[in-house]
Amino acid sequence: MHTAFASADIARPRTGTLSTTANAAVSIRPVTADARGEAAGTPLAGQVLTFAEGSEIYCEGDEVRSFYKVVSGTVRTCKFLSDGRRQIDGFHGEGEIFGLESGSEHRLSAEAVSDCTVIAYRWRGFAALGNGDGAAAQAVFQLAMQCLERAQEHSLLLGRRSAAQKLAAFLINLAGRGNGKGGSVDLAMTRQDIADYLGLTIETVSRTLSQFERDRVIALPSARHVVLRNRAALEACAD
Amino acid sequence: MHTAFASADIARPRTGTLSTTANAAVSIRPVTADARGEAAGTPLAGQVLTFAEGSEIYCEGDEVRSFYKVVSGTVRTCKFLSDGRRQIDGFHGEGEIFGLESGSEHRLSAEAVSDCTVIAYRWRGFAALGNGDGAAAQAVFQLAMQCLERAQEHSLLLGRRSAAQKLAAFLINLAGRGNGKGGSVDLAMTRQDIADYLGLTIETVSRTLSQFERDRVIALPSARHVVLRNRAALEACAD
DNA sequence: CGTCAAATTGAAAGTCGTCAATTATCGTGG
DNA sequence: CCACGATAATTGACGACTTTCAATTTGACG
Repeated sequence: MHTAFASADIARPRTGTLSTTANAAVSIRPVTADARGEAAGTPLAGQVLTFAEGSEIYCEGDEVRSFYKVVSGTVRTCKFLSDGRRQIDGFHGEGEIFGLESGSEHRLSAEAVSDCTVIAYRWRGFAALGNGDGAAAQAVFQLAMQCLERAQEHSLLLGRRSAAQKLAAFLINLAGRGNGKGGSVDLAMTRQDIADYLGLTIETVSRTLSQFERDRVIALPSARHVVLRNRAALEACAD
Repeated sequence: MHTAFASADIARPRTGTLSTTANAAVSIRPVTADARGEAAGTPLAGQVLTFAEGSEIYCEGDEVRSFYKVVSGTVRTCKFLSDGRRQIDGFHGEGEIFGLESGSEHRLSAEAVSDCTVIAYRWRGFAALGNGDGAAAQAVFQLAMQCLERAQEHSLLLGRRSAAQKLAAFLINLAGRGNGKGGSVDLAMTRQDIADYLGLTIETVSRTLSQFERDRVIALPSARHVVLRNRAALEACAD
């Protein structure tokens, strides 16, 4: 039906370089510096962890012990298919949360796209929040709904869009997330990551970016650095 | 980049045949008959509404007043693109909820795929749940997480799968949702709906189903009635 | 029985995936 | 400091799958 390709050669790094830096039972506000006005600082105990590029934060099927907030770096959450391919569910940058589940097992894996620092918030399900704590409950609900919105946006992106539209939307999205200071975007992830996120192949990603460059819509001073040269055109393309 | 097609001719029925049947401030348990062990009956006031096939339940951008649970029939939630195409986010059958939002505006539209009955639960945001009501908060959280799971599954489906895989997964999913009593599935939706859900065209949907029939994987006694003749093969195809 | 929308089928075109080769980039070691 | 090797990225050629355009068939309803 389709041949195995792509991530077949992407060894899943089960060797997580995990270093417990601190057991900071602090209000998280001072740490996160709030990238985009998330829910108000959730008064939950957090533990700061660092992960090396490519290492695994948790694995699909692992017991849920925490959910996480990115302090620095980028995390990907993804699922591996039986044929070795993978679908990246999302990239999570500074201030964003991932790994929030209602069940007892993680349904996705999480890996460090770059060296990164995260805060793990102890999480034993919504019920264990402490019954009196309405503020925390509300904050967690907001986080969950944020995840839902992003998942729905992602579906939209994957469903009815050409490669060019997907890439354009992807770049604009990154640029809009603080990654785009001054009209340029630093890609923390590889072409393979982008392809697995957008449901494309690395070749198509590469070709499409090259085409954008020929069309003077972007510039690629290096593979991981994109300059948005004509943002209006990108937005028109992304629709 | 791509031509407008598909739903260009799908008039958006803004004429909702809305009949307020009752203002039942009841625990919902007796009504829902719980299709699949949802969250325990949420003790929220619900209002029973009925909608005619094709009518609009709410529209993208509408103020959020409620979220909904399907009593009977099927609802689709979808988004309309600027070129007239649409992406269907999901189909919602008996016992399933839709329209739960954290913001003040609906981000998707909801329409009746078939004549249907729903319960509308007053919803003014999580904060308005009534601070003491931990049980309701938890139930709503569970519902939100259910929506998240389905959205992620949908992304997976749209991302890296062929038309045949998408259709197979779609049929199996329907069959697994109680629609599949006795190895057959009744499709409440048109081919266009299916196409807009799976990110395909009606022609591809039709061709793929025909191919399944030629392969004796399914039978199509009528366009809207699918008999799963070889479920194992379907599952193998869906992966 | 006629009309209209939905669904199916065919043929041609286009996009994207696949396979393969080349180039660029970066870290390591001489 | 440069050479080397490995991984990432780019590019080309070809083919497959899906879309597009068009015509036909089926089915529902008055």
